[in-house]
Amino acid sequence: MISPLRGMKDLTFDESQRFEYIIETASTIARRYGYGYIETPILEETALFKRSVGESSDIVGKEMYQFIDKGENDVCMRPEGTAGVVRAFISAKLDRQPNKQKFYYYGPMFRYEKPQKGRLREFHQFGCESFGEASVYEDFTIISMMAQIFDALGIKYELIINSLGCSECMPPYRENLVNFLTDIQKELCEDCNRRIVTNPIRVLDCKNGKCQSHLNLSPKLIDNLCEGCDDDFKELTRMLETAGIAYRIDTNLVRGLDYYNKSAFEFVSSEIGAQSSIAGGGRYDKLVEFLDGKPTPAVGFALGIERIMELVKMPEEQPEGYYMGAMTPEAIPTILTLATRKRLTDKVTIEYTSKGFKSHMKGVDKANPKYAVLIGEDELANGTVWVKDIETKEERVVKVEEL
RNA sequence: GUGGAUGUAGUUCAGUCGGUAGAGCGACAGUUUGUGGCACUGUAUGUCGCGGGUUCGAGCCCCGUCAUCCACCCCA
Repeated sequence: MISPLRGMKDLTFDESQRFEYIIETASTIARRYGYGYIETPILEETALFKRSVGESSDIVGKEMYQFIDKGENDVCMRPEGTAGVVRAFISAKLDRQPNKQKFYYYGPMFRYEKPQKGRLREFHQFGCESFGEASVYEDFTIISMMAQIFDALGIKYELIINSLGCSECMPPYRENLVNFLTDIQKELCEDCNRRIVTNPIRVLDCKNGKCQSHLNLSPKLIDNLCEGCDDDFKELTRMLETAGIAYRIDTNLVRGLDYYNKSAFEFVSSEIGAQSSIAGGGRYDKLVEFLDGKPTPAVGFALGIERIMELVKMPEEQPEGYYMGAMTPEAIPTILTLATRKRLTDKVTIEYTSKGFKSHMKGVDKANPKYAVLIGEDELANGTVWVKDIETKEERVVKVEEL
């Protein structure tokens, strides 16, 4: 027997239904906000991810499904969705159009990690990317859209926000932070010592308790934002408050991907184990030009479908369509042609083996149809079918053509 | 990459001191042959993860291996 690869899963029945429901709900809401569907390749040139996600990140550093294809191209299976969408945006020369562009996408992502609860090697994300809108109101709109999606799915969440500053206020802060960290270097863990050089901002995010205890006094970016960033962040919090969206500011919230600036946000759930982050996003104003496009501000987010799968409250299933069966073998062809006709408009469950009434009714219970349709010897002789409305329990015998 | 736990029927699990497997759920059939869901009765199903070792004898003990789960880490 061949099993699926490590960290990859088949979805069937209840799970695949939940999956579809999440996509449908999120897509419907995204369309209301003016987003159009975009589909981009799963395989991309490795350089795309190195330049966008960043070589210092674990994702690019050690988790990519990277290989040389038969044409000797260095390629990767996408570990996240934003890079590909930005690349597509630039490839289509949309960065030279004056209008704003908004895209939503969903599909599989691949990261070669050790699997555990909420962490798979092939997982699925739903995401949105908004290009050309620099206003902080777009950041707010995206966050409220995410909140709306989670509300629609019946998922409880906590929203965490932070500002990562911009190219004006981040560099001086960064220098400031490096100085601070260098002073307390001896107290920090091995990883953090490496991060001081590679990505000092991430030290703030270290899960090591000893490190955290020394970081209390670290300079906070939130206190060192430039005027523009500060105003925007304050406006964002004001808007969230008026909208009644609860949030918590976490000055240590650092998104794991290098391309973010200004607003960063994350939705977390306390009900799904250690991998508690269910969606994340933020602004990435420099990424388009970084990937050789015309400078274009952008904001986006992605949500992890598997992470919220068990949290989703599914609507109750309604009885639908017909169950058809025969109690005499000669009636099976009649049932079949009837089913074919009905399937033009309705769901039909059909049983090909002729069997007793009771057996069929058990099949009816399983199929959960609106109507049960059976043909026995009498009906076959008269050219009729027996129909029962399962909800009202009302029974009728009608001509085959009249059904 | 590091650490811990677990692999027995479709599924959830039990299996004592080592004596070649059992329950619940589900499935299927039946309870006077055409009125279901409930109940009752009955039936079927196993490479005991895989490979080796110890033993008269291994689901159980030992070694290895693979997989799953959980945590660290990372992140959606």
